[in-house]
Amino acid sequence: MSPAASSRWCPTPEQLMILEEMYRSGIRTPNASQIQKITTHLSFYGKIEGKNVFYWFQNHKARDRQKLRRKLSRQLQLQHQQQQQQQQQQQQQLYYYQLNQQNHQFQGYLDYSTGSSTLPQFPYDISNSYLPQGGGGVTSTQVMNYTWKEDIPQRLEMEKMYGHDWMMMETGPSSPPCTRPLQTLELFPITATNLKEEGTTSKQF
Amino acid sequence: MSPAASSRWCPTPEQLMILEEMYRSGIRTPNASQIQKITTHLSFYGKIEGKNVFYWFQNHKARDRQKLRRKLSRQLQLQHQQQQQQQQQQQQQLYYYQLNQQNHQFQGYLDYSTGSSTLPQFPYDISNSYLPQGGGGVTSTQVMNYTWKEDIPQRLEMEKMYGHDWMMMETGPSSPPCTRPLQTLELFPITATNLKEEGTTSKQF
DNA sequence: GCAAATTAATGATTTATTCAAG
DNA sequence: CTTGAATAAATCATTAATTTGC
Repeated sequence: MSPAASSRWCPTPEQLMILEEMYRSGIRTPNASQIQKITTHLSFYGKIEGKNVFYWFQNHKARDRQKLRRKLSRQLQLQHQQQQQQQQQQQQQLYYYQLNQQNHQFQGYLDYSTGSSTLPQFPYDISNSYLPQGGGGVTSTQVMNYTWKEDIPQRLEMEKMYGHDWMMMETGPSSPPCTRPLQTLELFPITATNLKEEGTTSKQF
Repeated sequence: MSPAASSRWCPTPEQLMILEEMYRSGIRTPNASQIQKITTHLSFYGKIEGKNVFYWFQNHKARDRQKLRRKLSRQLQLQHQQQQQQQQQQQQQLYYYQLNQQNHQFQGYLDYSTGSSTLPQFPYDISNSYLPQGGGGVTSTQVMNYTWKEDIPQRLEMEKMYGHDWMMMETGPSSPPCTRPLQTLELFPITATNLKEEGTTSKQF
């Protein structure tokens, strides 16, 4: 019995370490050239092929995202529940806001925004059929909707909507508001620098 | 133009992810209280205001519906067409089409493999490194087909999947299938219990 | 202790989306 | 509108951990 060639690649500890270090350093989807280099390098520690490297990054990235998503999900679930409770307690208050908004439109809600009240008034039209200064009571239902009805929705629909692919990027620790870094880090001189978890899209389940 | 304050909010990846996660978890029209909390939370990842959150949910919900509608529409139309065509004896054509479609995936590999079979997915791009923030002329396809002569990866059978030309780096080393060489490991006392992912800090080949 | 049985991880494939050219 | 490239998500399949009864 020869070693009964295993049907799949089995990374050695060294290989694994290096791959993880690379991942940590920001590499997510290495291109062919990168894969080649990585493979060459890793082959020193044991048998390995390019596809192994490719798959490894694919899987690792995916499962990383998965993990993150689950975490967020749990977090949200908690938050949701808490909010539900709070809302039940705040029902009266919300009702007040609703009334208030009928007259002052979004004011009540606006004031809530991050405290950055510096903003002048922005054109708030709820559901685009609603003029800011109109103030007509016509929209009572909409305001109401917005205010307190229709919360705690169930997860019934199939929603998907990709953001954009800010996923091939390796975000630095503090991603500036509107940039997509997209930097391809160097390969071998791994200058280990931590980086933030990559953002990802969320998709249907 | 330093910060050049963008005239409109531009969500960071993290923000987007969280928002989508919330949406996915069922939130559709958050009320004022919810918006406030969300905004506060998201402001950790970048500048954001309540109205951004509000609009985001509005837009997202709308576009979601839109998309769903379109998809349903298409599907229904297709079904309709298929039914009609079936009834109209144009069966052959359709059948052919469908077969073709299916074969496309299988045969595709074969045919393309006139020296280069396309495996399900591999990055064929061989771009050295991307123009980091090139902005302008976007990577006009630096795809350079990676050619690996290879056979159809038949499930179950083809275990070996020989050299994808990721590199023909057979690397020669005749390392046993799944044993871990473990040669001269400097820092870590890797015992039988192979250390798994996480651990492993400070490495330097 | 130690295997069979069970479960968790993870390598490898396949399927579905998304985006951008044509 | 269609199509192809790229790749994320879902899934399959095998290996490693672990549990369990002896």
